Amino acid sequence: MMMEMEVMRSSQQDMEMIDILWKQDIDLGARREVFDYNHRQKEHELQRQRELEEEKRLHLLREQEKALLAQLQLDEETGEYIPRPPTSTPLQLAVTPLGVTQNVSFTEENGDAMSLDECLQLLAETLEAVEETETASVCLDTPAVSVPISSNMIMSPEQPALSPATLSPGHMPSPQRMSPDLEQAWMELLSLPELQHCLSMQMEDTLETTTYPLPNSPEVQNPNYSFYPMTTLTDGNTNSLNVAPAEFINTFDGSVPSMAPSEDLRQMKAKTPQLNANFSAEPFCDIFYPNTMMEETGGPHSMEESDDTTMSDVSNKAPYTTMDLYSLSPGDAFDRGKQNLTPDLPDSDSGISAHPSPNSSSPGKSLYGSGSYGSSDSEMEEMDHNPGSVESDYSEMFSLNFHPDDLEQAGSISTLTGQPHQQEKKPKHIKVDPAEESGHNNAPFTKDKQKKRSDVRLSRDEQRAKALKIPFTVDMIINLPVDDFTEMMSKHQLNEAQLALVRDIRRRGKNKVAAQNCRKRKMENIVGLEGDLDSLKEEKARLQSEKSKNITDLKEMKRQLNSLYLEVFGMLRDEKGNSYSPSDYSLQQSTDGSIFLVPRIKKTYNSKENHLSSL
DNA sequence: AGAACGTGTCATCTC
DNA sequence: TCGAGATGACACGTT
Repeated sequence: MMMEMEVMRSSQQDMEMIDILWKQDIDLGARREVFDYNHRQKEHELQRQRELEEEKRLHLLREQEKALLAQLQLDEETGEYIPRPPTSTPLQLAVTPLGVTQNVSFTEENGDAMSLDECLQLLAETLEAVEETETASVCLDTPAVSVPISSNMIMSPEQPALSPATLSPGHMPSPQRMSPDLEQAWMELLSLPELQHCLSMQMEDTLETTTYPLPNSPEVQNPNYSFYPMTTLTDGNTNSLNVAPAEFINTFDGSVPSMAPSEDLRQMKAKTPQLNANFSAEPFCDIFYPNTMMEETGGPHSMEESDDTTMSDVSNKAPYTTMDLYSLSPGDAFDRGKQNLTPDLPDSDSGISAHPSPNSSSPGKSLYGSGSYGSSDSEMEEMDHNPGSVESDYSEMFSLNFHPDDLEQAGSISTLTGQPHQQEKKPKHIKVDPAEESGHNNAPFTKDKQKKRSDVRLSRDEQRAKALKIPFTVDMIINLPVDDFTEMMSKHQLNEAQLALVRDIRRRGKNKVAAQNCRKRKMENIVGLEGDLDSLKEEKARLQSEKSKNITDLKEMKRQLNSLYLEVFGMLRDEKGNSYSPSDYSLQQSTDGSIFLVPRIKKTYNSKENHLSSL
């Protein structure tokens, strides 16, 4: 308990500290993206933590599964698994799975008011109370404590169903069933969002994990059997462990009057298999949290937001809505409450509140919220105008890249925007990320570097354009074809500065794309040249090896020629039958193929001629 | 702290 | 002549 409180307090302090620091940085002109990296790291850690917890939970579920199977024994006659004679009270069995997963949930959420043990104790007391009353009111033939609860929930055909009154939303432990203190404790317990959250998760968990198919059920061969809880819920042989989820269903059924199609429950209990789908965990999430579950079940992101933002004093409130999140934007970060009080102030941050048009409700806010969280120092220095007014006005014009007003003003633009191919012409230069346009499901800080840089540039040009009150979006200025662009320009009377800025924006935008293409080409050229280099190196190696081979062959041929020469030379004899000395004579071949014996020692040309002719 | 890298921008050239 | 594209050079932020 103390640990949990401590953790929660420190977590809250962290949040406050982060908030304060952020505000200070905003005062200094720092963009929200400054925190991007840390935020991503934090997100990553949270993600890892969630994965670990999920792993742990799955492990526990497997343990429970094993434990449950251990409690089933095989009926040798029918081949079915039937529950072993109870070795522990059903109450303990019912509570155990809750305890396991709830423990995880509580450590995750820093449950505040009541500890897990207290909650479990309270549940146990409640279950006992319910047990006592129901064993008295419901006629059951099974003795022992284990049956009454489970029989109510599991509904074997021959067993009478509970009366509608018992199953109705009023089934919550009533004063006549429990002491006022206990009821008070129940109300306190149920008012805890952490417990509600845990119980909603527990509902899903227990529905999945404590309902095991029996061998005679068709799902027994299905490895995914655990996803079909109703199959076993309606099975008369279900182990008493199934009490837990069902009992919670009944117990909490009454806590939220508007929910829970009690008819569904009755039908469930009446064993209508087609209602299995209705008994998925999701409806129960809706049931227990009609206001908040839609967001909480929206995905990890929304969960994370709620975890991060609704920790302490706002724990009973719904998680931040989209508007709440945008109220964190710098424009009103200085005074969040102010926006709520004066939502229509023109100077209040952005067209978010000042222009409650459908278009300004989501995508524009997204873009603005992510792309223009304040400005960097350099950007602010560039601005000649009051940053505050610029920012607020800016959102009016550029939070939505294609504002209807703009479209109406520029008649051609409405037709242009209706031509998607023009946007597809340059897909690489889409300024507004589709995710952003769709309302920015992701946190604004989880953008990659390229995205951030693009936003910086975009923001700078947008702010410039805003400062000069240019009635087009930067996107349009850059991406429109020349004809459409000129047509658009011709329909507005822009002064010289505006025209220059528009031209600059267009030039920069075009040039940015050109630079990207240029670098891409350059890289491709480099890669191609590297390939050429490799092939040339291979060619060089091949030629070198061929050369060396040729040299070897040439040497061999020379050697053979030399031996042949010596052989021929050795066969030559003069008139006296003496051999010629190789040092004095050599054999030479003329062009016509005739062979001459040429004296090596240089003599007179005539004597040489005579000698040769004598051959 | 500084190198390496990526990206945006400007100046200039070419088409 | 103007506009768009290509590209070298530089600045700046990030890793």
